[in-house]
Amino acid sequence: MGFDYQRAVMLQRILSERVLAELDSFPRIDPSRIRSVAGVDASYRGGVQVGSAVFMDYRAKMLLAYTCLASKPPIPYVPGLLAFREAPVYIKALHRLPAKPDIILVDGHGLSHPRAFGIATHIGLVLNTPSIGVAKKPLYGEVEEVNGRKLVRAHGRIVGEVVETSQGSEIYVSIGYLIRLEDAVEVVRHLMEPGLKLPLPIHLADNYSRSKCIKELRL
DNA sequence: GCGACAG
DNA sequence: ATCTTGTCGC
Repeated sequence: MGFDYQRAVMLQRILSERVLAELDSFPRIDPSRIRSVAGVDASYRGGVQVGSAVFMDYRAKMLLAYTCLASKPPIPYVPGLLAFREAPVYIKALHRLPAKPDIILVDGHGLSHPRAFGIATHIGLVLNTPSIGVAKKPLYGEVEEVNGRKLVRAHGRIVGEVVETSQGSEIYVSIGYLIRLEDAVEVVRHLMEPGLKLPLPIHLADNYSRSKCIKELRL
């Protein structure tokens, strides 16, 4: 019933090496070509996790579909290894969507992680899809102010940015996979709503996994 | 040894 | 993340 911490850490190191090598060649994204976006989140009830994914029209910011499923958490929560606990259920939920999203927003960090392999990066790599990490609290990296922007430096690169919410609080946006920081921040800003701390897709995924899905799954 | 530590 | 009532404040 245990899991191999050292192996998990080793895997993150090996895979992050590949990602960091590709980092500078991640393509720029033309915002006018983004059609859809997905958001994922999870909640827990009685030792069972409920993962949900929402699928939205990017420009209209309209909900097109959502999925959710209950599952037994593979491992307990361990800081730095969140992906080994939550990525599997997210990936299953994403596969149940009617179409593959152009970009995936994940509740957590991407490259602003101790080994440059947070859950957003993990999911992006597995699905070979552009992904963005959006976290409510900092995890790793130093914040430096540049031209009034709070950039996050980790592993010698600028991998994230602290973005202010309409309510004055802050969220931590980071590169997941196959996307540049400037584009990631633009996407997140586009999807933020007045009064909401998190961008719409993650906010909705959070809501569904905590309320509607739990009822539908009779938990 | 001590404190920190996404969700 | 989750366990949890009333209460302070806009």
